[in-house]
Amino acid sequence: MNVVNLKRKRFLEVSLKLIHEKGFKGTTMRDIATQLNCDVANVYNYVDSKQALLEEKLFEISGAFHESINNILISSYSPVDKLKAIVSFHIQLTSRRPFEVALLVNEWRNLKEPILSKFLEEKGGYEDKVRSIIKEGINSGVLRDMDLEIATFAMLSSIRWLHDKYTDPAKTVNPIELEKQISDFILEGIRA
Amino acid sequence: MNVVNLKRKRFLEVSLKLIHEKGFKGTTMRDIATQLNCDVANVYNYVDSKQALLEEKLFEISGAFHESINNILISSYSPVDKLKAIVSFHIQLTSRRPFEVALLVNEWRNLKEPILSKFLEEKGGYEDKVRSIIKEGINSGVLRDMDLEIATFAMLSSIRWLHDKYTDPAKTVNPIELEKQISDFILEGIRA
DNA sequence: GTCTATAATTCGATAGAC
DNA sequence: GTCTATCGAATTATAGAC
Repeated sequence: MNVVNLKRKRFLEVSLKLIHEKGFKGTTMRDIATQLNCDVANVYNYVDSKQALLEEKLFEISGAFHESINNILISSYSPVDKLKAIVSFHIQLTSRRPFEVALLVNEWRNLKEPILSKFLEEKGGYEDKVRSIIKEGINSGVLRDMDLEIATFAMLSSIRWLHDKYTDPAKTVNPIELEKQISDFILEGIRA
Repeated sequence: MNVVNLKRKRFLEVSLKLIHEKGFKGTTMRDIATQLNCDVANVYNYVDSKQALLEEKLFEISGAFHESINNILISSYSPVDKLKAIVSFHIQLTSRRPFEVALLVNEWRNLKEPILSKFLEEKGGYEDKVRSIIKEGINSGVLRDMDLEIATFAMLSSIRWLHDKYTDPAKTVNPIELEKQISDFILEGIRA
């Protein structure tokens, strides 16, 4: 990797960390420049605009989630194993790219039309895919006959906040152990 | 209620709805004025500053959560019934004041020091109380012997996003049914 | 790539007349 | 309470010299 890309990589790291701390609107190009020890104008060497930065990183990490769930959907896994696999790659992506996942969860509201609509459509599509797996499980009897909508909602909520465990170095958890604990929570609950 | 308070009530409704849609930083005093069909200057009849609005509503709804969980803590309920009661009042507060709950979940990052630290301390205290109930349940054997930290985290995640179901009129769910579904999810999971 | 300087806009908040 | 007018500060982004 050449010097230019190393500098851009550092720019992205600093930007994502600042956005996580102060929010997208609360992070100024000056904040980023200060962290990079350079002037505001230099930031535009790495990105066309603040909005372009948001769109680039957000759809990049979003694409990684979609790619993973698509591979699971076309697999021959059982519904339960599909759900386990979803938990697994959520934790993997989140542990490896916590600040990008945090961006995806926290900052999509800052997208502007028509890109916002495009994102919401993709987001809905992702939820539809999870719903279809749970529906399959309920229909075949391996999952309880609970409200499909709430089951999907609860399942996704249980894994949507994992980035909190990885954006803070003090909280870091072993991904393998976390995967087992979260899968057990979703499948078996907490009652003994 | 006199005319002044009716107008302030409408101001608060409009403000909270706009903040939910566009975020705190993304909502301008001019946006609020436009929705109220008045000028920017009039907005300051109802609140001293934008920051004061955030602090007032955020600590108000936060206080409601703390009051509820404190009542549960000192009750003679079993650990499982305490957790059920937590789910219950989360859903009640969320269904009755969805935009205030959304503010609490989404916008606390916009608080400024030293108030931010005060909030984070209270937030940590709330999580500690939930953790203590789960610990009691694990120790007495009524809950599975899972990682205490992850159990607390997963439990809270499962109820933290309920406001999504009530800020959108199209999604509204029967609170009583939702309460049973969420409690079952947390206690028993989704496996048949 | 880096800097200085600045354009163009937007925002929170206030003053003061009615 | 409502309005007009405006201040002062902050922000994104660009122009142009080095």
